[in-house]
Amino acid sequence: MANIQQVAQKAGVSVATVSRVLNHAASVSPKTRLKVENAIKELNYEPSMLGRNLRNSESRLILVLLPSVSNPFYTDIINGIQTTAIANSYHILLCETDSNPQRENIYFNMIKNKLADGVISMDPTVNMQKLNELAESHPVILCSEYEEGGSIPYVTIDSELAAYQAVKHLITLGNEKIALINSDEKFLYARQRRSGYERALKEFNLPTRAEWIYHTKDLEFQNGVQAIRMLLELEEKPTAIFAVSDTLAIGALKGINGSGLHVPNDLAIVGFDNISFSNMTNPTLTTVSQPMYKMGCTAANLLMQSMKGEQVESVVLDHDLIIRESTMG
Amino acid sequence: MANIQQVAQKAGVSVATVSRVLNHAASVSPKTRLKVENAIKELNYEPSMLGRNLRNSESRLILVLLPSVSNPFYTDIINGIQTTAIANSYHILLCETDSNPQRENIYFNMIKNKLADGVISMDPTVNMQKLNELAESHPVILCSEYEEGGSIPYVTIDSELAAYQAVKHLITLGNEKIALINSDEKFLYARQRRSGYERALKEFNLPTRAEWIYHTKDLEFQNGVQAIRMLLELEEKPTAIFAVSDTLAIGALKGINGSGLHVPNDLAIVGFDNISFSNMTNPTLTTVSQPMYKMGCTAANLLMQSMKGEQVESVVLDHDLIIRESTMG
DNA sequence: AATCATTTTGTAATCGATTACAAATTTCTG
DNA sequence: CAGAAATTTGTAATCGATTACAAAATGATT
Repeated sequence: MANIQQVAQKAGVSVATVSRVLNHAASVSPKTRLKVENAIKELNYEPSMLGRNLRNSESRLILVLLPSVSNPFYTDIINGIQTTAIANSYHILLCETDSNPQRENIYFNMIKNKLADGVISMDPTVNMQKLNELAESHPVILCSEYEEGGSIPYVTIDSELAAYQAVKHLITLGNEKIALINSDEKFLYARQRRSGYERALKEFNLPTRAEWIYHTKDLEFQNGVQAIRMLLELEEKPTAIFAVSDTLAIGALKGINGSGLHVPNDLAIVGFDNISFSNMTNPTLTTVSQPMYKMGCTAANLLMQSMKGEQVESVVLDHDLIIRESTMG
Repeated sequence: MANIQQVAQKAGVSVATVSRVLNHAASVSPKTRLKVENAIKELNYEPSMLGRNLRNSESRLILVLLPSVSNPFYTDIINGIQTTAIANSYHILLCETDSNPQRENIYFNMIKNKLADGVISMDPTVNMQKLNELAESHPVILCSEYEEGGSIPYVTIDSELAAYQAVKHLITLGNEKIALINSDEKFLYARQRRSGYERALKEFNLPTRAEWIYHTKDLEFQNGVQAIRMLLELEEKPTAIFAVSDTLAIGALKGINGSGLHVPNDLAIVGFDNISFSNMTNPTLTTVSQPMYKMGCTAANLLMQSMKGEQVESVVLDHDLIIRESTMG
């Protein structure tokens, strides 16, 4: 592969002139520009990013931290980030942390090593202390999960409100005994969704029972199956379920189908996230839709701003309640 | 962020010595090594990958081409690639082509630009001509989809055999009217799976009917729903379905459930790929499991070899038929 | 034609590492 | 302890681009 020197030689100009042509600088006469362009074509030259990156001390790579690519929750966010990044001639590096601090370190080092210019973190288990440290000297944006009162800009939705509306939807369908399948409340969104759940119940003077709130360890399908098993063994069984994630809801659905009960006649279910599979289950799942794609675009745009050195403000986006078969009795 | 010069100065040695310490070269006395290590710690120094990469003319980045990250089919392969890459101190760049030639070009250019050292392509719609051109001067490995008789090394399974076994399974359950939901036969795997399907039918002297072979445009859930709708309108309805992908099978399942028929009593279904969701459906789905994770590892290992300049041989891995509720009448 | 302003081009330093080769230091040997 | 051998360290070139500044070429004005 030819380098800039060889192009310059072939075109009979200096490397500076070639570089000017490459970067569309104004001050090149049409005549020499043509000579250079011909030389580039003849030699089949492609500028090396390695040289360029070193000189510009940027890699035009951004890191996207997430616990696992297998989680369908992230796919559309990633698409949004990706599209925005490419439009700004950046590339994204998907970084699976597996909630493993060692992996996380590898990625943080890539930033310090100048192998990447900025980070978008979607990992709720990320080491916030380290991330904050990193954010002091490098552009960092949080997406979806964030730190209340923290200094890192974020993009998210109003989880409390979304949960409130989801539960209210169940209430207006006539349900009075509504259970919550929540994840670990060490996560901010879990606390917010619980709070929305309780606000709706209080507003309608419905009972809140501790045994109707089930906390799962993870957000996996199996955790949902487990949760519904416990809830169905209660003396006072709920007639509706609000699960804080679709995978949990789909697990619950599977559990209910297995126990001979019918959704939504015996039990209504609302999930959260509107993952693509929520539309493929039987019955299809009512769920809260986050504007995933837009979240991704927004996060990427904030990061671009931050990398330009501009000040950025956090963004809260709108959500939607998608009503499907699992609540249409 | 400090650079190697500053470290050298602080330690009172030359940059060459610092570099030697960084790269664990043998010929550094313990005394100076200590001095350098202290200086590194004091200055909180991290070597810049940009400088290192330029000098070594490598980026230690590998490209993974795939049509879409949203497809659960790829997640475990990606995991395998990722793990192997990290173990060899490479990073992977997930490249969504969206089957869009322009996007593809961007990624091919990254290789030419030295922004990445090699490619693993899992994109069945990839421009094979361009990929072959690229492969002449850069390391390329195909994963899952491949070119018969081509010169690019690949990792895959024996699709024909897997299809044969899946259909044989349906036959031994007593089914005589077996439909195939295939994707576009421009794809090699589609032709191979059809061939396996036909081999099984022939072996048991069962009828093959053109109307029992349905070709979908894409591998999406909706295509499966559409397919089963057509098949159920036939005069001579099949009693079993073999779908060449789980998403199609799950679409078919949803369609059957919706029509009031029962799986597996009225219709048995076998899918292909064992995506995680195939275990969450109701009923759970019998499917052919490809060793996804291992495929990823193998592909990455082949690429590592190829990047070292070694000759590499293609690999065919074993598959499994996972029997679940959708064929357990 | 001489002078000055403007545009175009070239020279050389620079980004931050690695490494061949030379130089300096230490260790070994008789 | 002199000199050879082995080890450690330093000097300077190098990877491939960008860009400040200087120099050259062109054009405008009188």
